[in-house]
Amino acid sequence: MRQIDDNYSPIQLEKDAKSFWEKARIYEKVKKAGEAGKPYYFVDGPPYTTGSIHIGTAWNKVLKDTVVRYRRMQGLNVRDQPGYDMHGLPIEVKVEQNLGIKSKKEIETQGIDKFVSTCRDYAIKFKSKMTEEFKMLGVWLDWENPYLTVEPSYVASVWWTLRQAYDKNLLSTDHRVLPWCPRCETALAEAEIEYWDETDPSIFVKFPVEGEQDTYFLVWTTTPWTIPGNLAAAVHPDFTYAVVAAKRGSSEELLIVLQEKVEDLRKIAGIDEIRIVETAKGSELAGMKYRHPLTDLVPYQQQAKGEHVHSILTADSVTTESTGIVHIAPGHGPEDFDIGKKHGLEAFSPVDEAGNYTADVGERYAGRNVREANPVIMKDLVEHGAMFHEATITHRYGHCWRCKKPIIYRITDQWFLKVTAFKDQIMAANEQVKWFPEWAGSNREKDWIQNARDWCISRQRYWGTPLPVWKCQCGNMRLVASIEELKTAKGYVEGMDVHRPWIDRLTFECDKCKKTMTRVPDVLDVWFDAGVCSWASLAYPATKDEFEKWWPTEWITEAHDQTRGWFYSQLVTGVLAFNRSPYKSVLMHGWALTPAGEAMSKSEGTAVDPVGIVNTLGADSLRLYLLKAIAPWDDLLFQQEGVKAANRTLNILWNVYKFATLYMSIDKFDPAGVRLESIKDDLRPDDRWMLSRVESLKKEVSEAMEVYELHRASRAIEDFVVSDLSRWYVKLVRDRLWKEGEDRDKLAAFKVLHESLLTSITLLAPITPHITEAMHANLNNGKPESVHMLPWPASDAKWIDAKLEEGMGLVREISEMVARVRQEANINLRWPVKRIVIKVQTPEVADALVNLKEALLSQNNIKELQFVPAGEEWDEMVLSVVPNPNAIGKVYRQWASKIAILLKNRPAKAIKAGIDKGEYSLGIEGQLVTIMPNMVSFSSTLPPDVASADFSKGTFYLDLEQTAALEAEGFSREVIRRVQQMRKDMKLDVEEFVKVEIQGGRKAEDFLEPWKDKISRETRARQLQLVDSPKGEYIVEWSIGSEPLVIAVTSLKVKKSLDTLTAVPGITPEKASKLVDGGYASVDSLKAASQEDFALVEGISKVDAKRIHEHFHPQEAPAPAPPPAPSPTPVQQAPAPAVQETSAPAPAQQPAPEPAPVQQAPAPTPPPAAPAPPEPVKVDFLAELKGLDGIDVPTAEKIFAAGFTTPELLKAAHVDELAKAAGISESSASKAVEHYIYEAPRAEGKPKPEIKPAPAVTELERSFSYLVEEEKPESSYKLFTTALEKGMKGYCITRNYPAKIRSKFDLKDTPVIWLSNVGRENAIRPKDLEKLSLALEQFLSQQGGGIVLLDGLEYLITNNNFITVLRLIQSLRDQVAINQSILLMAVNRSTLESHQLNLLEREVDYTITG
RNA sequence: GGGCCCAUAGCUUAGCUUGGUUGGAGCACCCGGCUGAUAACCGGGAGGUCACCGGUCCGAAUCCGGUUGGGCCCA
Repeated sequence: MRQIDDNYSPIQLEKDAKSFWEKARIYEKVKKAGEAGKPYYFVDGPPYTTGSIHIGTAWNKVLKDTVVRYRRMQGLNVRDQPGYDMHGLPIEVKVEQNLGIKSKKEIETQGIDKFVSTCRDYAIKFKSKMTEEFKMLGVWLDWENPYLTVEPSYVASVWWTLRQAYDKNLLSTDHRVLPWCPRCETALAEAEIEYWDETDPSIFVKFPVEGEQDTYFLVWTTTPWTIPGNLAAAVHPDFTYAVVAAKRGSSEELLIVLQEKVEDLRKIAGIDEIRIVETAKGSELAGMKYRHPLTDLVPYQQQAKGEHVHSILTADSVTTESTGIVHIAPGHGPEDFDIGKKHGLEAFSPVDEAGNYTADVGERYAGRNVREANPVIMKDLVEHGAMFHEATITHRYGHCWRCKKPIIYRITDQWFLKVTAFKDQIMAANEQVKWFPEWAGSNREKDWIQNARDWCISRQRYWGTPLPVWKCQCGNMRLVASIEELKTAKGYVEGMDVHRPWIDRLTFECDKCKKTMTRVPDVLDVWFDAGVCSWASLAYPATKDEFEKWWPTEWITEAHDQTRGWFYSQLVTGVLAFNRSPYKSVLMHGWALTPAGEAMSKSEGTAVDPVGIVNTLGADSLRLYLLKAIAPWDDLLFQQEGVKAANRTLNILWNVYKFATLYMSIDKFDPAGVRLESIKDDLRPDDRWMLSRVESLKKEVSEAMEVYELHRASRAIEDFVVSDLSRWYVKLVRDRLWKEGEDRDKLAAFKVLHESLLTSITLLAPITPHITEAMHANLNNGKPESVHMLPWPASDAKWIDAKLEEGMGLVREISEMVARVRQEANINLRWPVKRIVIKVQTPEVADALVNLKEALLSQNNIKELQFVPAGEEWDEMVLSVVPNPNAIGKVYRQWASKIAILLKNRPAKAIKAGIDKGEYSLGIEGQLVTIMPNMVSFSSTLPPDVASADFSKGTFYLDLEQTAALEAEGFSREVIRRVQQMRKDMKLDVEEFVKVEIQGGRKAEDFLEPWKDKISRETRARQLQLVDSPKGEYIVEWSIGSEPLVIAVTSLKVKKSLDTLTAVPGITPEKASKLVDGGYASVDSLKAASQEDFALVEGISKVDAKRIHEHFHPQEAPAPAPPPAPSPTPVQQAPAPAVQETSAPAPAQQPAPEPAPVQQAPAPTPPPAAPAPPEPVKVDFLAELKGLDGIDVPTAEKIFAAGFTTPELLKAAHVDELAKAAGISESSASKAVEHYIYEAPRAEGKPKPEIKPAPAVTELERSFSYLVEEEKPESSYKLFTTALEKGMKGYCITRNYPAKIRSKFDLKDTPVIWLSNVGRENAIRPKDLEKLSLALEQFLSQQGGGIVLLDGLEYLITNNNFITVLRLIQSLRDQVAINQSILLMAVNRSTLESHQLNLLEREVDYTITG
């Protein structure tokens, strides 16, 4: 197992994982391995190929991918073909936009072939683009073989299905009123209509009652353009209508309306006086006649004949809305059509495809667009005295879901699937489907099916599956059901495109009259295409084997809008063709909405680009977030913050892994070589607890996955990793792993740790496929080749121990409270505490805790554990007697006060013992007095130095008394910590040995003496001395409490030698250490020594010695060349002090950065701008502040109250000033300012600089600033050293240990400033930006300028805040420009927010990507 | 207007099936701590009218009815 040094950097990791999959053909292998399993048919709901993917699409595919991967791990043979819906209006509309085409006519004049070809190209282009994007998400579907709805085999399956309908007499042509898009000039299915608010006229029209004077039916409509088509009016038979006399000014008229609306009428129309003359039931009005108000303008209205023309009809569908009298235009509404049909009214529909009136309507309106004719008709109504009242209304109105234009209803001939004829079968089929969640099927889908109407499947368009129908003049019809059949057509050319317009040219000879049959030009609704995908993708019926093997689909998942879409179209076509649902189970998922809960919209800029997220935080983080954030069936309010949180979780997992591999690799732990069974007896309770958790987790996750509750599954894993593994188990085992030498106890910990990690990554593999792959490769030594080849783990109940889990829960609960008590008492965890006494509620609690005693004590640094049995009090509680003077006084009068004093001085315990028996006797002045229970009471208090707290199953007492021994131990731990800190500052390898010298006061020496061994062991100090003046490579003055302490640490540099030695077979780390101690501390000395020399070292056998020698002197190898001269790196070599106290340059004429382009030219007199009232603006800004991300309401109010009342003021604010003035934290202040700098980019500011690829810049130009974006600062150092070689003076600021950097990049005498909190000469504290900027200023102002490399921006940002650092960079950049110098800044993209990166990029002249 | 779903801290959410001590987390905020997993992590604090109204019940975030608001689907 390899030791992992890298931090979790998802971008690189995921790139590597993907290239591994590709190179090793992992996907193919995993699939192949599954072939033996039971078939599991998954089918992908095909997305339209109309653009890039959005978060919703990403979520959809991640759900699919996760489940598919899970099923594979279960050993199923999963068919995972993705699909694309490439036909249809969605694409036609896009292509029309691209080509600038506005109407069908233009398409036809430019050529259908050209249009269709463009559609195809467009669809293919986006198919490829979307595929790439899905791959970036780590989605494993069979991308090489997607099903495409445009392919001939697919088209043939569609035709075959249609043929089934035809043969079953479920396909018909009909003359009906349908939703119609006047822009696209086609009929629309119900599923293709979107509703949203539209403002329309709302008019009340007077229909004069035949044979009466000034009497009218009052009819209400929002579509004036349908009035010319009016043929009747309808009332509800049961409603009560009123004839009212309405007086406006001097005129009075009689109106017939719904009685309950009379009052409303008065209000809306400004009627002066209104009274009800009489009332009547709707049914009584039936049969009354009226005169059409526009008879003279619409000739048809004069000719219209029929019993019910222009008469009052009754209909139950009439509502109490408005006047309760509905105008009926049978040609303009489906319900009107039905009513008209019932009453023998003609469906007069004088509107053409483009939504213009035809000549039938009469000269007045012919040729006008119907919606645009509204005002004309309204005017005519007014002029005809027929307009009672006009207003506008905002109501939900249908729109074409592709071009977004309002729909109209008109009558046309269309092809229908007679869904209503087999609705019962569809309902029955739906009942066989298992829906997740259950109500999606039993309520939603069911409801939709119940309301379903016949499905109009024909479209008058171009890019779609052609309707395979040929017709003859004689009425004969032919429905082609396969490509084979099509081949018999006249004009068929082998391999021809079966789309329009080519297919239009094919003809058949009529088998009845021998004339030529020609194709009906319509294409099919795309929903029909998608509906048949489960067999069309199997090329059924052209080939049958595949179908028999797979069909029907086991599981599908799509969003809830597919209730009317794909869920439905599949059900209908499935029942049509096979009389069953094509899918067995469905997961209905939600929609991704904006954080405000609105639908994401690209045009409004509220859509989130998943690719951008993948590129900054990684696909795994996005996937984990999408799955864990919410139950799949709820809507997701997408928050980028959530993705970051997921990223943090993965980082924790990675850190546990890093931690584990560190020790496992040192000890060469081989997980495969240790079976759990074989170390069973070495397991501590801690380990058994962890194993129990592992098995419980497997169970929990499997159960959740099985019912597609992916949120529960992922949350359970996350909780396990973060809470159980990272926060607890790792803490428990840390000391065991740190121990040197072989040890079964350590082995047990390794095994359990490994098992926990392994389980985590196995369960996570379907969710986060990349990070788990990377970890698997190392943890399992690449066996099997990929984590995705592992079987799904079964839970082994024998390891589950609920009691133990409960007990550990208590330990953790108590530990938390101990931490709290320590905090209150100001005793940190390094200082041991004498004992804890736990009073338990039940004996079981004590049993549970005593088993976990070690964990409890070690985790809390407590020396001893004691219990107080259930039901008893702790006997060390200090009991005190409280005399009751009243009761005593009554009996003993003058002695009362004396008795009280005596009682207080006696041992309270003895008194209590007596009282408990009934009484207590006391001698006073030779008399014996008896104290009765009513004379005293007792109280118990905590002994000194004891704190207590209650936990859920009892109370504990923490004895905080310090003794010299405890203090010494605490002190030693403080020293250990400091040495460790120094080792880390020096970037020493964990295995490296050191020499430590310490100087402290008398007390320190006394304290440390007994702990020397422990300190040496913990810090890997081969020598540890208490001296007067410590010397060494790295010296730091510390103080512990009030004790000053100087520590010097020197690296012994034997790591290399150790590594070399342990590479020799048979040489354990222990033996290697012995050799090093025996003088072989360098590789050179190893090479120089003989076999015999080695054998002299204690603990080294002759065999070992031989092996070592052979290792360095392979027999057949020629004498090794003399080793290159060892380069003794002068480590402590202090660079020239960065800050010189002399010759500071005169700061007097510092040129102002970026001279402000203020024009003082004689400007034309400004237009007299009306001064805006300031108040509302301010208030708006406060509201805006409150709405900012990361700013809570009180903070916003504080900022505002502090006087930052405009965006400009805030933008210009200094973060620290703002923080101080407003009394808020710096990070809040930074966020506020950041927002405004970012949100309001200076209009006059520089455009975003050019981004150059890495190797292109070899020559840096003076006076320029560069930002180098790379994961590790390598290119930047390369650029830096190149400049140095050319003789430039350099100045390097880094977060890394300077000596390391200096030798790694061979920086010679270039000053290296260390960003560190260690107080050293050439170090600058990361918070001390002033010192940093001063140092840089001095360097830059030197003669000739130079090059500055700033490596550690992220560190500066985390220690200060972004805006402050940005301002520093701005000033640096300006100075660089003035002083002919160069500024290089290295930054790791993934550590910054994208807008922060933008801001940085904006400040520099060039951005280089490394 | 109808069907379905949703409403819990500033934000995202758990708990609701089966009513029961003090409604849990995460983020953000404030204070503190830890330090060989560490640009990580931990503890504490503050923050809740469980949308609203009514009902059932000894007891309601939870069950029932209604209202309001949001999402999806329809009319």
